Amino acid sequence: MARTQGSHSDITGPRIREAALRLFAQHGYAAVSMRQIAKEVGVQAGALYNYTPDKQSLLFNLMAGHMADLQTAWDAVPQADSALERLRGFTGFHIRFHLERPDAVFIAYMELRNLTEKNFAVIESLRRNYENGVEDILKQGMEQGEFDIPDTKVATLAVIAMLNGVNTWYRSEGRLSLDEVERVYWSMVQKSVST
Amino acid sequence: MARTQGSHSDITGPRIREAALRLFAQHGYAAVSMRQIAKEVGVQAGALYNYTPDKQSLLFNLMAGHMADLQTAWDAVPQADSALERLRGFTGFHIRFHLERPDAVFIAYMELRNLTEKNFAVIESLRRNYENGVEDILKQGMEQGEFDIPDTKVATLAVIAMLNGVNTWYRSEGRLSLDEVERVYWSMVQKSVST
DNA sequence: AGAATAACTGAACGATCGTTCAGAAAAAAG
DNA sequence: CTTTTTTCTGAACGATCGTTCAGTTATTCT
Repeated sequence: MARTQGSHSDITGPRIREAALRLFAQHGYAAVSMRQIAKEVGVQAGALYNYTPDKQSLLFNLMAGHMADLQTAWDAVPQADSALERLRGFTGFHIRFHLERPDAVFIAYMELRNLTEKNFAVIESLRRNYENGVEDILKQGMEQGEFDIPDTKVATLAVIAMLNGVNTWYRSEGRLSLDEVERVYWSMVQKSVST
Repeated sequence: MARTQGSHSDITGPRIREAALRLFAQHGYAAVSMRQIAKEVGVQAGALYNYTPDKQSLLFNLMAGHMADLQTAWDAVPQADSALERLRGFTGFHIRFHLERPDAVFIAYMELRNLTEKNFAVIESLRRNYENGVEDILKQGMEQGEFDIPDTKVATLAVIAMLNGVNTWYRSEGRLSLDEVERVYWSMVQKSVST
């Protein structure tokens, strides 16, 4: 056999990326074989190489795509004037964005060590860029006297780490609604930087 | 050749665990082969099976040992009367304990998905136990009116996630001393639960 | 209609994987 | 010293890995 009925790169391409994303998140990059991904898509392993030059590029593109989506989405959020309101906006955005794509988030944090040196540097740069946006809010809050933060660099990472934690436990069928989760975290974030 | 000069299980055993810990943390469980671990120890792959029934047990014992060490160490910390002081004690303990064993911490968080179902349940139970100790402090603080926390379950996870973040950036040669790191995090933790 | 292209199969490549085991050498016990 | 036990080697097992490629079929183009 060869080309199959209804096959098309516009369909197979995305399906490969979706399958790889899910499998990488579930079992880890190193533990997932190209044959497993192919099986999920309903294709032979060799067919994957019409869509990616190799397994490493598949991982990198998933991670780079996620980081780009994150930055683009955050850039599109209208910014309030006060640092406090901007931080509140960030808290809600970050929680919701991350809860909507748990697999991509998981990969972006867990598979860094499976990137080549060059690819790692690219992803790290994208991450730092995002973090700098948060630190700018904290700096603004310090300048305007709205916040009291001993170290804005550490506080940036602390706030992000705290919010990222939501992905480890939140379940949509769980005790708390998304609005409640957001409210609880905002209460803690807001106080942690308050004067 | 066969048994080598100076070989002894009291020496080889720990060296295998140390090598496995470092390699698992660096490259991930699935990406590390038994032959790599053996090479690090200076032994053939077959020799590892005098010390572990299989690769999975090697991982599990590293994780279970780490969680047991964590609980034991925390249990040994003298507890103050007030919830605020107990929380301060926890913050310092948790930061220092985690910074002293970055590899074990990394593995305990990243390799959960590579555990068998049964082993996973054991590790999760140990983790929950530790988290419950923290939540007890927050509950006590609420009862005594020292804290104002919308949800002690979420707050527990938020505080721990925030503190865990220190492992991703702290370097002993870096800008901040251990005492300064502890002070910065305590400032944020303390305020995040304050009334 | 036929020609060109896009998409995929199926087999194969050498490499590496976790694990087992008979046998050999060093250390400990007698 | 001799015997027993501990520790490790070196080879081998079948399985699976990422990747390549000639050939085949479906789709698109002319």
